[in-house]
Amino acid sequence: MLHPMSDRTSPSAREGYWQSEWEKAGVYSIDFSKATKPYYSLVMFPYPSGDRLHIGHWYQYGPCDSFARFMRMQGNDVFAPMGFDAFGLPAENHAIKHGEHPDGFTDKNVQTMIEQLKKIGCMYDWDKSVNTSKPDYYRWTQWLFLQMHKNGLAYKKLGNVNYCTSCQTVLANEQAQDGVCERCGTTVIQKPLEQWYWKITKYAEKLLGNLDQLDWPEKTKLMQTNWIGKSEGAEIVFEIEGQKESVTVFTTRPDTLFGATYLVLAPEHALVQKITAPDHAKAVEKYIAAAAKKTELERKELQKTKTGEFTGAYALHPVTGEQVPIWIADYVLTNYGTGAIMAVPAHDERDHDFAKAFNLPMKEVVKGEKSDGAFTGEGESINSDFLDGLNTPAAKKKMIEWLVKNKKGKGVTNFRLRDWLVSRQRYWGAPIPIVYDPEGNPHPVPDEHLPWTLPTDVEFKPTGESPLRYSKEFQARTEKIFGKGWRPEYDTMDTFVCSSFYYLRYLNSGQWLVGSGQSESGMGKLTTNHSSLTTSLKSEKLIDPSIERTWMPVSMYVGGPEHACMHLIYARFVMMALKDFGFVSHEEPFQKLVHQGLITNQGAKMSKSKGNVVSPDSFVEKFGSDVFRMYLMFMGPFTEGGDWSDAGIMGIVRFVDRLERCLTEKSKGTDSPETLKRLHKTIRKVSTDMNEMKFNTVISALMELLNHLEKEAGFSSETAKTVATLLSPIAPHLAEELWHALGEKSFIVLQSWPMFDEALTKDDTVTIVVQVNGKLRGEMQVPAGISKDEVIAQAKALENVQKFLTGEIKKEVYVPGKLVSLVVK
RNA sequence: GCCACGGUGGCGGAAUUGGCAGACGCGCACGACUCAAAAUCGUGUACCGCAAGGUGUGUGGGUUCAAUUCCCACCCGUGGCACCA
Repeated sequence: MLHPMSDRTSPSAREGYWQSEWEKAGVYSIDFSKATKPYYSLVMFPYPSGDRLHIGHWYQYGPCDSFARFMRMQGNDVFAPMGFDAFGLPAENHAIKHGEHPDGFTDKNVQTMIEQLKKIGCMYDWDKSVNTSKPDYYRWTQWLFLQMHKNGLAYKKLGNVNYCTSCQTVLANEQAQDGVCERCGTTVIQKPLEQWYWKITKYAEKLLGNLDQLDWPEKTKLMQTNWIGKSEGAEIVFEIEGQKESVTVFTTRPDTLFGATYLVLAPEHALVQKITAPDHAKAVEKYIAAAAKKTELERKELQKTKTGEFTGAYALHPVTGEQVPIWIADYVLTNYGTGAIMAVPAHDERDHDFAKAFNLPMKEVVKGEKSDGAFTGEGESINSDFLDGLNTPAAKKKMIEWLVKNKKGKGVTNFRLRDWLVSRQRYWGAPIPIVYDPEGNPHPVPDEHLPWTLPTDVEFKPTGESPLRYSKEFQARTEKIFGKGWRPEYDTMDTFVCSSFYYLRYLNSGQWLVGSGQSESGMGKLTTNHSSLTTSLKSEKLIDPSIERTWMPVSMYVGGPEHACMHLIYARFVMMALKDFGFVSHEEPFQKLVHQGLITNQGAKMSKSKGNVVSPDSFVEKFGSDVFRMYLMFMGPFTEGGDWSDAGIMGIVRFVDRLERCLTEKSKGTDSPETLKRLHKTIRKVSTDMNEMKFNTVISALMELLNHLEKEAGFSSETAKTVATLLSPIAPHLAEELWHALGEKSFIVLQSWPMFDEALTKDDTVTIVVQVNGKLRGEMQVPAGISKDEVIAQAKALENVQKFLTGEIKKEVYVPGKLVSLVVK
């Protein structure tokens, strides 16, 4: 009941009151083992930046919470956690600038963020939070690395990597799209470095194949499909004339082999040096040097004009034995297929352009129409010896059979997906649990030494090397455990590794924080001492298998679409790997995925650097979090976002005031039949729309009901309570207030969702509109079960309809309950 | 260039097995209350027309008794991909 001393005059004071009441009663804590209908509602966890929460946070968390509350009221055991993706560059950049250690800085930010998050009033179970920068979390990040290593999925390789000169670190392919750093926009350069990779390519087929079973936006699935980039074709071996070497090319069109008039190797291809004729060496070298100097971006900008150089060498056509000149050109990529192609200028646009530029011969081998350029479609094979007359699929098949039989090639599948580069030359991340013996061979750090803690005696200067290289403690620790001359791996892991499995760590009993000197209120009072960990922590598992079986996969996952080819693909890969290692029972982590829309400011993305970020604080202070949340939901469809404007917020303020007045003042009467009908129709509408996350129409349906109730003399308190219950997911504090004002003593947030009575939603009369020749001419009320003949007779009798029935009636259409359409000559 | 999605009043948006276009809200106008203003309440509000009526969901065609909804062509916007052989 009401606390007499509590100040509930302002919306924020009132909301604070209910938040503390809910917390005291522990209404949001969940016991994993007791749940009978588990529903895992997850929202992508934030980076704790230290700034105030922005509209984007509210837009994401508010509606998700409303949905979770709805699922809970429908009888599900809903688990809705919140945590922090706390490793990453901003904290380290802050350290570089201000000398403040990232750990303390991050803790402070997490603390303020929790306070702000609590003001939204979400049903987060704070006892089960995670913070990826804490040793009791990142020991699992490291454990995962060791599992990958043990199972042959982690390997070290020297290679050209994407390197950002501003962030002074390497980037994964996914983070270096368009040739610029995903984080800072600096042009990415290629740099040869020894780095750790995870073999995500091993799961390419499964990552692709499983997409069918997922309830994800089609667009996102398509983006992943393209990113994985499966293509089926053949590898074909070309002998090189006068040499022992041969070149293997990859093609998706083995059926066009007879049209191959030259070969092209990537400038970086290993064979180039060996095969180049002496009189071409100088030009070839010059071309290679020029190509190496081009950045990704330049290569893409110049893609219209083809460049290349003849090596002076010739290959032999595998079937005809004819001479085929070998060129190099940067339109052939070194890291796709075999880094070499057979050029079929008559049937490939790029080869066509190249052949035209360098005056190379073309040979048509597929019948098809194309006046200018190449015919790239499928068709009947011609000029192709044993393939003549076959259609493309049959010709491909026959050619592959021929290649296999003659040992000149085979059918292969290629993927665009690259292995995941997980090394980062940064401090603020999980240290890679690897040590090197005096000979430089890598060895995994045994499990019992996890967490392999991040040393604190470091300087924060961007040097292009990990700051861990200069930690005396780190070196001493390694030598103490492993022996003289051993050294630790200095790199840390990509933060996407941390977020690839966090949904599993939330599902721990809640006991895991106890005993590590950490707090009862979740992340609130976490220790900043990285080496203080009790041994009790070391015996537990990543996740309890029975909890994983019942609670995974995540039922509803909400986050931005920008993660389509990063987090959302890494997490899937990690889950698949963990299943193969035997730690989890499911292959896919997220059964259903929804992307919230983006809130812009005057059409532009809000960002700190542009200085156009709108803060929710003043609105929340003035009108309360419920009003702000509802306003965001009322703006339009959740998945579409929209441009920010505060112009309409008074509409929600008025709605809330009117509703409160109406329910408290008029609920001492009885329900009219019309009220009952509208109430039950509203329950139905709100239920379906909540289920589809159509929050904007949920609110308008409640507004319509209110408009009706205000016109009535009175209604029952039962009806008032039902309305409050319908409101509860989208305005939990206000609904709680109303519930208690209506005399209830329990919590509305724990109530069941109202059922509607189908019989009560039926209308006994319906409005029928009458059209003559497709134009609206009249309307009438008729009993619901009326027959076709009767309706049409009545329709014809309408005065305004008669006026237009000037000729012979050619057609009469009746759509039951909707309209009559008459056609006259 | 390719792929996907979208284009509805002054504004945000509703409506899809084809069946009253513009729900709900903002804004605006007028009215009530007030000395006055704000707040609140009431009425109206797609466009043209005094009206009857006509027009109208990016543009142009088509199918249909009936099209925002289906088909064809195009224009514009947003997102993604972009030498992947």
